Amino acid sequence: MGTALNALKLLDFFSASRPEIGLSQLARLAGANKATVLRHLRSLEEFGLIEQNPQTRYYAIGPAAIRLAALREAANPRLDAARLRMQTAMQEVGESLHLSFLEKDILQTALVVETTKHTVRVSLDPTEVMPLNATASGLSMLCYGPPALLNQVNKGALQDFTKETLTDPDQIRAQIETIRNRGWSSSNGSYELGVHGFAAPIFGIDRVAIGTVAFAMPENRASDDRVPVILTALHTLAKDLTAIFGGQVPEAFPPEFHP
Amino acid sequence: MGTALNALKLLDFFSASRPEIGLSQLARLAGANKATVLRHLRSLEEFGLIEQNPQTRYYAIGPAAIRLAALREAANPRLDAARLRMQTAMQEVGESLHLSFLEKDILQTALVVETTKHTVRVSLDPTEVMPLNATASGLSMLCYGPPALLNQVNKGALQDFTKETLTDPDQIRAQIETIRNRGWSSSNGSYELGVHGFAAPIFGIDRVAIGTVAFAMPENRASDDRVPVILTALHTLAKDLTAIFGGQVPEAFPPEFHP
DNA sequence: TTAACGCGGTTCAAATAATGAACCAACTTT
DNA sequence: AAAGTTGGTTCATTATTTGAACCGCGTTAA
Repeated sequence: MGTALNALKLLDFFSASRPEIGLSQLARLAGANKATVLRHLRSLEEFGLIEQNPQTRYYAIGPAAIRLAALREAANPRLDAARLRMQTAMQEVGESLHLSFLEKDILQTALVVETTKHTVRVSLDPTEVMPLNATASGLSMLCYGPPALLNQVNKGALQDFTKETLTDPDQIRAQIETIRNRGWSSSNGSYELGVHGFAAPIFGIDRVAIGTVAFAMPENRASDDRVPVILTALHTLAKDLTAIFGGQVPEAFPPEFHP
Repeated sequence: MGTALNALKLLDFFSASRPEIGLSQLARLAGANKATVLRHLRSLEEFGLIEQNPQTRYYAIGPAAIRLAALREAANPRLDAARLRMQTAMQEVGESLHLSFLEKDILQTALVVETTKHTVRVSLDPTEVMPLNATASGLSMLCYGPPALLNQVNKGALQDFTKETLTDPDQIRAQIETIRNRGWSSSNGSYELGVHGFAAPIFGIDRVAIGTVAFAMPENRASDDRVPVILTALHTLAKDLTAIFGGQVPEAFPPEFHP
């Protein structure tokens, strides 16, 4: 129910790895009739959210996406402020970091600031979705975000990325408990081997996490002597970003991060 | 005809100057029933293209816009290449420049590169739409873009911005003829007083302009001795951008720009 | 204090628009 | 040349969208 929504959902089949889709293929992916898909594509195309390559006749995301994104940013320059704050944090710590927000029930990367201090760096696709069970950000969100997120864990539909990935619901719940005491979360190779992450929540007005901010680095640079520096930077960063996005840190949240 | 399209069209009522809209106001703007508008907004909200401020209950463009824009950029990094090319042009000439594309029948700014060489600079809103009759870019597009654009001129629905703005269809058509001989267009205070612009077309595969690139500067820096530098930079820039966007320059296009 | 008005949001019969099986024509592959 | 693609079209059937009236709430005016 909701023709407009069904049309929009077609856009979700496009991804960085599948940027162009043909009519029949899209109909197959969406499990819908070709005629229906075609009409939806035409509507989206008329608005500019879809464009068709006249040579290949394949469809792709259109220019209106850029226009709308610019509009949102113009209306709401919080992301710019966040970028600036994250850049100073990057200067302090010397590692890449990324900011993610909860959209519906997925954690979507919104901003990536790459380190300029090291040539070996973690390079993140800004299009990427953070799996809740396999990243420091995801665990942080499970701990401080809407409780309903835990249903995904309980249902056990957790994807496996590396041999380190947490997929056992009990293990994850245990992990969440330690995070609740510490305030910060970490992951070591659970999404990508050799990558170490440290994350903290960003809270909304209702003191529920709306997003996360995380440092990501090659594991050899996550040595014990670096961790305190990372954690203190992460703590003030999380507080500042919470403020930028108009949120409030819960009373119970640790006033400092300790290893 | 096209529920999805009608829903999407609601997004067009949002702008940099009107970033938030209430339900009743939007219904009024769209000339539609409140119930209809509400259901459309709900669909857009579920997809994430709209979000509602829970305090004020106003609606605004949602986070999915960012996601889709990132997707398009990931699939199609031509804009990045264009940005780089424009940055070198900015270094050469020392003035701000902007890139616009024709979307349907409006000329939409896609990229702005501001000069780092002067503290007095023309600062352009990247959300802005270039009026066809009042900017160098617009005139260039009228000259080299789809002939159907001239209908807007002939209909005479041309907005007036300053005392220099061209609104007489005959004057505009004359101006277009001189542009066709020179290849480049200019404007002096016709959109904003004191701002001088120089524009050239970017062509598509069918040798029809799909966009424009333009330098914009305070009029005192558009002195006669600077114009040749600007024009030669503009010419190679237009050629290069045409190549980046996969287009072809028409045979008849001037091989050089002269004052 | 009351009345009028605006707001966001809901309801349900009536009207309209979406749907999908079958079909084309043009290409590729077998 | 036959079988399977592809993108796209058609039209009777179907199901969704539509909008006038309505609700409850908060603000403003009398």
